Amino acid sequence: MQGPTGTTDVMKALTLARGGVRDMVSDDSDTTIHAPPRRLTIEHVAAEAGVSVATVSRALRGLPNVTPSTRERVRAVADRLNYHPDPAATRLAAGRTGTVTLAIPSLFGWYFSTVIAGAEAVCADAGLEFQVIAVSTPTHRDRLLDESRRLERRTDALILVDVTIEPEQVASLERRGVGLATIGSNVVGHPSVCIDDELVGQIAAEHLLALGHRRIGVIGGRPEGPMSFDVPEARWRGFSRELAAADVAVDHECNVNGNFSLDGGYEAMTQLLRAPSRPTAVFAMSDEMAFGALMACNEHSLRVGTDISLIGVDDHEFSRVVDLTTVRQPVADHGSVVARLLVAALRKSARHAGDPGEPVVGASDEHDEPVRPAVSLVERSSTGSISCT
Amino acid sequence: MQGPTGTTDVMKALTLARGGVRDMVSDDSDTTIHAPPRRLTIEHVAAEAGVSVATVSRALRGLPNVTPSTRERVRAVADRLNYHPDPAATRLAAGRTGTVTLAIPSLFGWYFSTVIAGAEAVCADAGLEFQVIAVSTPTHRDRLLDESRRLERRTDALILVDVTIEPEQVASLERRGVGLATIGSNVVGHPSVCIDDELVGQIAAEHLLALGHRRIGVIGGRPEGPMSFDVPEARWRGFSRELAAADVAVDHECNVNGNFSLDGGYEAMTQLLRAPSRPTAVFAMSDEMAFGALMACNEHSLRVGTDISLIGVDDHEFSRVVDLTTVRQPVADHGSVVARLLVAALRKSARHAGDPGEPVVGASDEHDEPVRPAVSLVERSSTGSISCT
DNA sequence: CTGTTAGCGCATTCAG
DNA sequence: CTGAATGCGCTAACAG
Repeated sequence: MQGPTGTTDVMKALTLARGGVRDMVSDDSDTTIHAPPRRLTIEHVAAEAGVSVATVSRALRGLPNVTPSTRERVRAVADRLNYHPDPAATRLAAGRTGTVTLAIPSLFGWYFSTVIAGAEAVCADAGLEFQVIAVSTPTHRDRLLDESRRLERRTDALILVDVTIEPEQVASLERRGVGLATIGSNVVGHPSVCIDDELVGQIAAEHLLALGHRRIGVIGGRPEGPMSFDVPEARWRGFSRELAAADVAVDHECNVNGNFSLDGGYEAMTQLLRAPSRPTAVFAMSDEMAFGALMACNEHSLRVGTDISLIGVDDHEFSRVVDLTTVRQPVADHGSVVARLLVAALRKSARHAGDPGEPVVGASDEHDEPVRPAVSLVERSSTGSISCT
Repeated sequence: MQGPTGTTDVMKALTLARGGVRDMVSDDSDTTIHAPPRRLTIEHVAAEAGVSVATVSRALRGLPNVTPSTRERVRAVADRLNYHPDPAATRLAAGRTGTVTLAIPSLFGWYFSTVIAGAEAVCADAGLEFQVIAVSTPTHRDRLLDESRRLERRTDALILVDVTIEPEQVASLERRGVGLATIGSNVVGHPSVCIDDELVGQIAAEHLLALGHRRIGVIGGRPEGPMSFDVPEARWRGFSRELAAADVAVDHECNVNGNFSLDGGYEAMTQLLRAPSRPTAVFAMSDEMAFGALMACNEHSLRVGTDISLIGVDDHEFSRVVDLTTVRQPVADHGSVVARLLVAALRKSARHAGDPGEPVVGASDEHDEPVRPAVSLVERSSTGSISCT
């Protein structure tokens, strides 16, 4: 069986003999007469360590079947040579990509970038490459998910941030062994983090009711893109239920769409202020919209906290600058928490790899319930008792 | 030469014969008796189209040596089968990774996330995968850059955002054919975009001087991490030069470190307000620091724009919320502009690939001068004529 | 213009 | 515990 590979091996041997491995240790090997091999491969390490490539591979990855002394020697050589396995080759041979992909409606904005930052940090720590991809339209999302066959070769796992996913798409990912984790929605059997959005609405309502407000406007609305728009819905449910319980009239009319953006908030607030019976308080479903609302109030020379009360959601880093009362959620944790869960799941499935029958990364019983970070009221000066104007 | 590969080919043939390609078109092929081939490869497409794999490869990549009719047929088959080449295999065989990596001091904050968003969009459009990596310490940076050998296998190009790089590191990247582009600093021969920071300082000074201010504080300072700290330095140069030209005293004492963060700005402003001769105006080198300064002013019950003037840099999306005067820079463009330049450079070098002698992606004469987006003064209410208190 | 074939660098059976 | 051989899926010469 020396067939065609014979010539190859000879060439490799020559290459190794010619320049020697030493030349590759430093970056500036231009002084050598013979051009050194451009790429440092596992073979060089093997040659230098006097073992086979298989042993190097095993030693470097910490597999069990290696004598401690051998392992040490190989490690030392690899270190000295500054050898790092080519990820592309590893992917091709092993099937794993060592990459986590995060899909998110947008890369803009405090909420999203905070989530991204949290996830990136965890992945970097775990030695995983981290890719981001903006899925701003449902079409984008479907292109991403429906071609899960393509996804499978690109990434080991997918983190969905405020991106909805259909059951069939989940099944497809599972079948292909692509890990899945979500933020902002819950997929049974997979790690997910999402706050209790009804509670968010309820807390806001309680606070405003306690201050004596009865005529309350809401800035919510469905954001653009494939964002899970049950979020605003859930917040509205919690909010309106609480109002109803206090016998306060609630009509959908007072709920205007702010698109979860600064400008949207501004527009929405402007609209609310034009209404015949102007509200004495406004619940904005995100701080960013609240900031827009703030601008509108300023324009109308309304003193926020006195003439009108305003409460947001998030506890945006900027909220304390403008002294905005808000329902806080620990956004910074969202990304890191899912990422951690995901990494753990990946590690586990990596151990079971080879187990016949079950998909490598599938649904797990441990993730029946999503992680629910606590939300809490942060009182600042943008809300106050109802004035008797 | 039918050596060992003989058996392989036979197996492949069997695999193809057994399940047939049709089974792979839909995701739910569980109904088939024989398990279909798990992965759809170029061979299936070739078989189905009745051509060789080489032809498929050429056809799909738009290489010239293919008859239009053949190309169409192959394309159709690939489409129908929903075939996508395995990126790992492509990387291994072709050497290119189809990936762009962006290194940035932090993923947090408006400036950084805006830059990231801009770059991602362009890369996604160009069909390139987009990786982000936070390099928060100089050590991180060196680990990233000094192992350029490792980088080479991971990415086709690197975008450095406010990350400094040594000439040797640049040379190393060039030698390895890794593309390079920078934001916030200029590397001769590579695409880069950076504003005229001296001009920024000058504009701020001019504005405050025109309003009659003579006792001016500055919030700048060196940010943490490997961020190119010539930015604050350049702004200070432009600023102090302008003051000097107007015969206004400038001492380094009035330049306090705000770390380019909200809290840093707050601390810095607090310090400035404690000074024996309190400044009548303050130049914060970023809007975020200005926001922190704003908080400090509020705490001291100072009316910004009347009792004290405040000017920032960036035109952060929230600047209009708090009506902050600022020196605007088109941050949203930064990321997209470099990315576009980089993509163009990559395309060009891809065409020249194979040219012996020169590195695939090296320095280019076209990029001698960095792109310098225009900066401009945005007057709002946070600055005003000096009051006679 | 098209097909054949040899690797890309590593993981992984299978024999020792 | 270690080594030799095979193939992951594709690209890139090189033949035809």
